[in-house]
Amino acid sequence: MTKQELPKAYDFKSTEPRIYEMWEKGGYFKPHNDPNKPDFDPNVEPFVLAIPPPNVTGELHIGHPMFVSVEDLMVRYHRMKGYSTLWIPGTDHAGIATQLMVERDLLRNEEVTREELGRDEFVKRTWEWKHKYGGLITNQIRRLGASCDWSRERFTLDPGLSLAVREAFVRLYEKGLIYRGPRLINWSPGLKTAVSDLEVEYSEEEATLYYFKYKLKDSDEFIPVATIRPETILGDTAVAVHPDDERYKKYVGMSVIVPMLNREIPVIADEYVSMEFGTGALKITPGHDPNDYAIGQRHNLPVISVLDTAAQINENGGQYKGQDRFDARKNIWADMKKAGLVIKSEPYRTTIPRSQRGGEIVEPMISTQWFVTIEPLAKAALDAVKDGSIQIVPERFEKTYFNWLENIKDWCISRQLWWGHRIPVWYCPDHHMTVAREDPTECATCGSKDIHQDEDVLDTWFSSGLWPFSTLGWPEQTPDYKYFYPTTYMETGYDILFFWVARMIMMGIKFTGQVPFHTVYLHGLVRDEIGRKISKTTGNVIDPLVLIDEFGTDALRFSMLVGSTPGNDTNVGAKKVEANRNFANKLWNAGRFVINAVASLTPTPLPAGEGVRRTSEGDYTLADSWIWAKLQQLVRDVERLFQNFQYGEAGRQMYEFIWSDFADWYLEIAKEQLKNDATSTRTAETLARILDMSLRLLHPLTPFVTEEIWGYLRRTILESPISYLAQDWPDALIVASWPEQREPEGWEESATADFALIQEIVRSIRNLRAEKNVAPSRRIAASIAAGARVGLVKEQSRLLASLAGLNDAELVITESLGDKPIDAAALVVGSAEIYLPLAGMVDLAEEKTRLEKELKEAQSHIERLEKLLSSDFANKAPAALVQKERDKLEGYKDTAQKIKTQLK
RNA sequence: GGCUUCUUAGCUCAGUUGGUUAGAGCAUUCGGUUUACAUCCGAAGGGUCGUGGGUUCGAGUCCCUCAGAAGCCACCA
Repeated sequence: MTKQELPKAYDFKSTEPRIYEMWEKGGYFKPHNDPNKPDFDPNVEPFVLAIPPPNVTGELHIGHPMFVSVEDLMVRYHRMKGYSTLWIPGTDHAGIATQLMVERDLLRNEEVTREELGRDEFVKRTWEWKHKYGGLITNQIRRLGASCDWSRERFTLDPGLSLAVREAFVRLYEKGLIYRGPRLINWSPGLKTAVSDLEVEYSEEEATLYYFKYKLKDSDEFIPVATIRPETILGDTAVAVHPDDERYKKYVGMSVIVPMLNREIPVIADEYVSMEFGTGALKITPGHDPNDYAIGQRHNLPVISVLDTAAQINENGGQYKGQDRFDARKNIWADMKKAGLVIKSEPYRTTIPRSQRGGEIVEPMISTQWFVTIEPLAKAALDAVKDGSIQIVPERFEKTYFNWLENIKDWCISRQLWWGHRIPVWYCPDHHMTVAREDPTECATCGSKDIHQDEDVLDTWFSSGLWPFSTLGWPEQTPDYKYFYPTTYMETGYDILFFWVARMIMMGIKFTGQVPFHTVYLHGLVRDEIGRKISKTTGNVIDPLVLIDEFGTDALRFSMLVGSTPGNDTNVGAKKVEANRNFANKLWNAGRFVINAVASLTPTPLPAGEGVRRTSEGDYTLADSWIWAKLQQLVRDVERLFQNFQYGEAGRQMYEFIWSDFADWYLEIAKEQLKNDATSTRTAETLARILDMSLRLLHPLTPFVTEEIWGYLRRTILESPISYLAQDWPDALIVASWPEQREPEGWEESATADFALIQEIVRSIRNLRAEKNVAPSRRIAASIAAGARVGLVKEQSRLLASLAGLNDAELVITESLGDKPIDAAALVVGSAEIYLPLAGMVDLAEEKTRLEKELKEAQSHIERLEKLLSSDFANKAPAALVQKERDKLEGYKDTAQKIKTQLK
């Protein structure tokens, strides 16, 4: 290994694909304990994660790096800890999204609609599309470094998963938890399908409120009514007023005439109507409004649908038949105006229901659909979180989850689409239903051979709800299912807590009798650099591939993790990713330095020498002990933070350790120590060990660069005099063992404290040099009176000299100083006095001012601490803490004293 | 209307068993070609932690009030 082989800047472009291929080919993504193999050990604990399956036709967007970063971290961490780790990948057929995409494509390229193609041909074309583009997203997931077991990849329309869907449907049907019937549902006229409540989004918009007259039969009197949708007048079957409303009480039981259609409908009384709002009278359209539907049920009102599936007026709309809903609205209003039925219209702000997918206005309509009776399932799902079987992180989402499940309504699961799992129900001419696990050939009731399958497909989320177990082979009791189920974590965005997570929990409990996972970790959404929601209309779409090309996958992943907390949105922009690219490069170069140091080692004995300390580990310098202590602390902190899902904070601490402690301080010191025969071997060894451990800690966050450096490090060590270090390391970092935390030992604390003093002295000398404009290259003389720490400072004199730019020969270290040097700048660091004889550069007046300022500062601390120590703090706070403050006070008193003498 | 989150340096954000003088990146100022790294190094300036109260020896951190921003859920025509 020579230095020339490693480029100065980390070349992520060529490294990432090569490393990924090495991992995948090496079989590292597979669980090491496979239940399908003869040497399987059922006692090894598995760690299992099912990927939130991306849309099969989708392309990478900024949400993908988010979940991959978090999940791959979880997976790599547990793999390194020795769990038999499985991350199941796969894709979702994404009914509406995919069908729309293919439809658009067909229209653009072949100018045919799906209706023209016919169902079978269209489904065939969609499969072709899937085969052509389905690999795109999974390859992009690979680029993100995801260490999933691709040999277990699944697709929601796979035979196995389709079988699971059918089994689930049939079981629910058999238990009476699935029913079919006409209900008021949300209809998307553009997509021509029903959608569930969750798929409707409400936006506040400017609309018009129309006031008009509902004339009483055979009278000139009228009841004023207001509506936002005049076209629904055609479907009115009553006018409702509050039973106590003095204005309208007298009309209850009488009839009014529907404008334009001249139908006769009753005036009814219902408590639902608010007397204060609008005109106090409400038109009732049970066919096109959920509240009206409920009122209609109470009063046995007929239900009239006036819209067809394209939201055009149907035959119930008289002369308006065939008109689009919005045209009909205008026309009816114009006609009513002519007829003298109009009172007024005014602008009105209200919430409009729109389709989550198409964005068009959704119409409540009566339609025959399939539903899941959700309440019993919801109850069990509620209990699972309440009794702690499932933990949600962050915890606050439990409240949201409870709130949703406690108010849940039956789930409309049928969709009038072609791409998806077709409902496994067959009808004969006598309308008998046959619900079967296998395609029947005859009606189960009457034996008729003339049967046809339900045209509808299931909501995509129905199959997604089975994902954690359908991917493992359920309903078969496969070895995978038995060993890997239930899964360990479910990691996804909080935006699909209801859509997906809640449904997985409900269905998991229902079908497997177990919770599908023990922990739900919800990440936040990715926003742009200044915190705006990412959207095409805002034009702030971030293409992750562009960021990866420019800064590398590791940089992007690190950006997703650091600076964010569970459940909170994260801002990501090029600036942040660039900064983290710099970090990867920093790590790379620190790695180069260490590798080079190890490669340059020649076998030498380890003589004791100046600056060498004795510890239980052998002969190490203060700096060696210090960086080792820092690393031990980092290992403990990272472990604690990972256990608490605080990945961002863990990453930040690693960054700080690598950059500030390891690179800025230890590497600079190592340069000196490597020159010294007495310390060179131990230094190289320490460098190697610290780097190794750092790479292990960092690997779950930035897998590529750490794997690359580690490979070089390992090979270099094995060829060096310190080859014993890497003797039991595996072939690849991805399967290296996770650093074990050790109990803190006494030497750690003393090394940390001692080194902190050296750092402070160095910093204050550097500071003064900068202030006095002393050329960085100029080595200056110094006298240090170190008081009680004289032993330490003397021991570290060479270190001090090299770090602070002092001239070794002119560095005098004593316990105390008899005479204050003349013409010298003075510094006080704790109990140490430092004099820098900067002839000609020292302005006495300036010096005085500076020292006075420092004295004042020290005195304010003394004042603060004395106050603190004379308060209840001394009695009530932990003794160790009080002692710490006392020591500090003594330190400041000492400092103040020293400054005072200098000022004389 | 119900629930939730956020408000910390010029900007974007960390700061989770309450405990030194509250941190980072970017930006700014000064100085540096110290052969790991200019994707860098050294130094500096910059914060009454939204407001008001409470608990506590001690609060950015826990509780309450108010103000502003955002989100989710449910919505009166």
